Amino acid sequence: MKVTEVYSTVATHLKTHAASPQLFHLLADTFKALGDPTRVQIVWALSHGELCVTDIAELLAVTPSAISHHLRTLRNLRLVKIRRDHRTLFYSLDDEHIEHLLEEGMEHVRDLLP
Amino acid sequence: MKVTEVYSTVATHLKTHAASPQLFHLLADTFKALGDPTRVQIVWALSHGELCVTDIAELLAVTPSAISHHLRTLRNLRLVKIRRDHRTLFYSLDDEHIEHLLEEGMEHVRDLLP
DNA sequence: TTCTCATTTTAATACATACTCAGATGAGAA
DNA sequence: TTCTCATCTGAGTATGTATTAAAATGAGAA
Repeated sequence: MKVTEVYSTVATHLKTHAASPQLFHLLADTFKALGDPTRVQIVWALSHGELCVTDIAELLAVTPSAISHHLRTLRNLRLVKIRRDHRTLFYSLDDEHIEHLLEEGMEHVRDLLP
Repeated sequence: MKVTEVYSTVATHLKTHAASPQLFHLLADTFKALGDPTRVQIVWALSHGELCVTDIAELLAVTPSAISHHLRTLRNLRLVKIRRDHRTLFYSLDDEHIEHLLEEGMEHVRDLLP
């Protein structure tokens, strides 16, 4: 039997389904979506305002096709949303949590650099 | 030439190296480290306090070897730190940014579930 | 209608990664 | 010293993923 308080606390949370596997899986997918250099730059660019696919592709020097692929995974996780104007689609961040995630991550990373 | 204010703002930030490629790469690696169901559960477990490898393995029903591999990637990105007590190594979160990241991610994910 | 163009999709390839297993450390106990 | 045990490491495998290229939508212009 394990005795530490932390162990039993975590064990209880896991057994009472307060922290379900689906939640962790979805959470991991969300972080994984931000865990790519191109995608995190897309999100960072969109934190300045809405942009269309070709503009993002031009800014990040990546083909529009690749950007479209990345935007789909971001959209599937509700990290970005779309606004249509004539033929072009303008992407923007879906809610304020995304910006906070980016800022918090940036603060952690800045402490790592020389 | 692009004309939107957002486009030129992002372009300027990119050209002035205010947002360097290395920073984005490190940021992506940090999110990628959290972008795995097992690892994000490790971090979540450690948010309740320090734990040793075998306890984490037992709690998450994963082999100690797999946990050790994951802990190394978390350690390489300074997400967790170690305290030694006799023969056992106690892992804990490295700084408060990690907990904030987890909470912010949790809030976003909770809005997605039914 | 046809043409244009922004965006999406599909398939293919190359690369990354999570896990397992077996063995190796390495520190303390006997 | 040897033994035990927590942890780590290295190789192998199987799966996942980012990118590209070419073709396909699809909405508005002509």
